[in-house]
Amino acid sequence: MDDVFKALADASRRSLLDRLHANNGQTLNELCDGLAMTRQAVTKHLVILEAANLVTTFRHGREKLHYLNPVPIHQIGERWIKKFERGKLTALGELKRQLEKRDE
Amino acid sequence: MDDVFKALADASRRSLLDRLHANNGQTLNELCDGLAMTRQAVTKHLVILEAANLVTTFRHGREKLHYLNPVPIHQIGERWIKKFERGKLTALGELKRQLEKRDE
DNA sequence: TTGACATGCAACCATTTGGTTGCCTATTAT
DNA sequence: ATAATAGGCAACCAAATGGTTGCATGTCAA
Repeated sequence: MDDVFKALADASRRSLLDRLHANNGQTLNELCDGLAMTRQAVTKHLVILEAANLVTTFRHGREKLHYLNPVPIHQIGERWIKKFERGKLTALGELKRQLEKRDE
Repeated sequence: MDDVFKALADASRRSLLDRLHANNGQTLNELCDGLAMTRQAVTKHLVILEAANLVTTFRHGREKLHYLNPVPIHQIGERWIKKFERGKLTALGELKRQLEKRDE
């Protein structure tokens, strides 16, 4: 889980996921296209995305095709984000009330 | 948005959010309690969480109370995670088919 | 078979990050 | 008034991060 959060922390990596979302199954060079980064930099990002299981690759001859794996993102939504949506927590208006309570 | 992702990338910070989720409105020292970290380290994390608007603070005398703000997390769920859930993308079984298509 | 193309590997670099220690300031309780 | 308590500030440090360049390898096409 930590891997996924770490992988998502970088804007370049999120943009790579976006690109795959728009057009799944691209090669390294296709993914590099138009980016202000070396191919090697992109490779490093993809390695991290693969390690976090956010991207799966298939070798096809001399090409490496990259596919988005939405499962980990979905899991973060389910296991983590939902937790903070439930409960609604303290509405801002209620905070003041809690503050006053501290004086009693 | 990047601030939020960056803030969530660290496990210590996520655990601070967890603690606030379990018990909202804690002071710095309360939050430090039981953690294998200096108070100053915790302060730094809280600064980052505040900057990302994930935590709001209120001064109450010499105490600083920390409150969780679930809005940015909710936004990530809405604006980002949902995007990757929709579309279902390519099921693994379909990938092979795409691979073959490359040969045509 | 030989050159071009797609990718891999490794060393190196600057900056950011997560943490520390030491000291200072403000508020509260005795 | 004074000591204890809650927190803030700043310098410093090691390790991780995001990037580079240079070269090597595997695969395809002419």
